[in-house]
Amino acid sequence: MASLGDLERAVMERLWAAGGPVAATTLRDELADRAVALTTVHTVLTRLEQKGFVVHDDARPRGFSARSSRADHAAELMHEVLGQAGDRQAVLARFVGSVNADEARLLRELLAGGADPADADAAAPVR
Amino acid sequence: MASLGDLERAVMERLWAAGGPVAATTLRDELADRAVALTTVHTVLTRLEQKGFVVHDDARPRGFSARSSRADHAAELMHEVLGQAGDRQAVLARFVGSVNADEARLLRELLAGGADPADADAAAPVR
DNA sequence: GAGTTCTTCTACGAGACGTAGAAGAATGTC
DNA sequence: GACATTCTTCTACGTCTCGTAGAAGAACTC
Repeated sequence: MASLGDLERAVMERLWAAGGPVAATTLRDELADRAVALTTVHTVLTRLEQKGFVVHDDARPRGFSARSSRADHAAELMHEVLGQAGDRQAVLARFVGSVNADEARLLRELLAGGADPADADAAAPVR
Repeated sequence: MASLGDLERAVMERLWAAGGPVAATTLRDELADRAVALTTVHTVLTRLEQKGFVVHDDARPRGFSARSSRADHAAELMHEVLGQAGDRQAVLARFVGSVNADEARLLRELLAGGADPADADAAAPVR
């Protein structure tokens, strides 16, 4: 479902990098390498908003911000893939079968600690 | 990157379900609900082949088959998402933080057993 | 209130994807 | 071997998404 275009992704990247609301002009400046017009940025922001990835406040130079963090977004995407994939267990097996050693260790730690699903949020602190 | 259209996905689904090579006519019949022409199926298969998801043999009614299993494909996608996501650890934390209890248990088992990365390939053989 | 800045509306071109006809190639059949 | 049937390839078109942005209207600044 939620696949982003190049520019859309670039914009999301900036929004994720900036913790808070960002003005369209700022985004345009940060995307100087692509030399996009301000209206282009607005169009993209509007589309991202329609897709549910972005929200904006009512301040006068509108402040646009990402709806969820980059990590949350990625984790959500991973769950989506997992969900669409029929045999979830088989997918998980393949998945952990090909993570690197460091990540395997991290996963073990994460799973060892708060194994209770209720701890899910607590187990995923942003750093 | 690898996002599939509706029909493309439907075709892949059949190819994954059938273990081995499938003829285009068979696929068309299996997709009877969509009432697609045989040439449409061929076009889609050709595109899927260009994308690297499908291969065909040289038998006369060509046999088309998925390049990797459904589970492998999904696991690959998950890795792709993880890779594009900046802070891999944060993503993994979010991810395991929101799997259900059964899956958490499964993951623990998988990680406890052959945690050696050297086993990764053995654990995820393609085909 | 006049100029500047921001926002919204509208539009267009490229590429992906669903769709399939037409024509050529291979196979089967008598 | 000639004809009918089936399969494959080539080509094309409509729609939707996405990058792109002009024009016009709204708001803000002095």
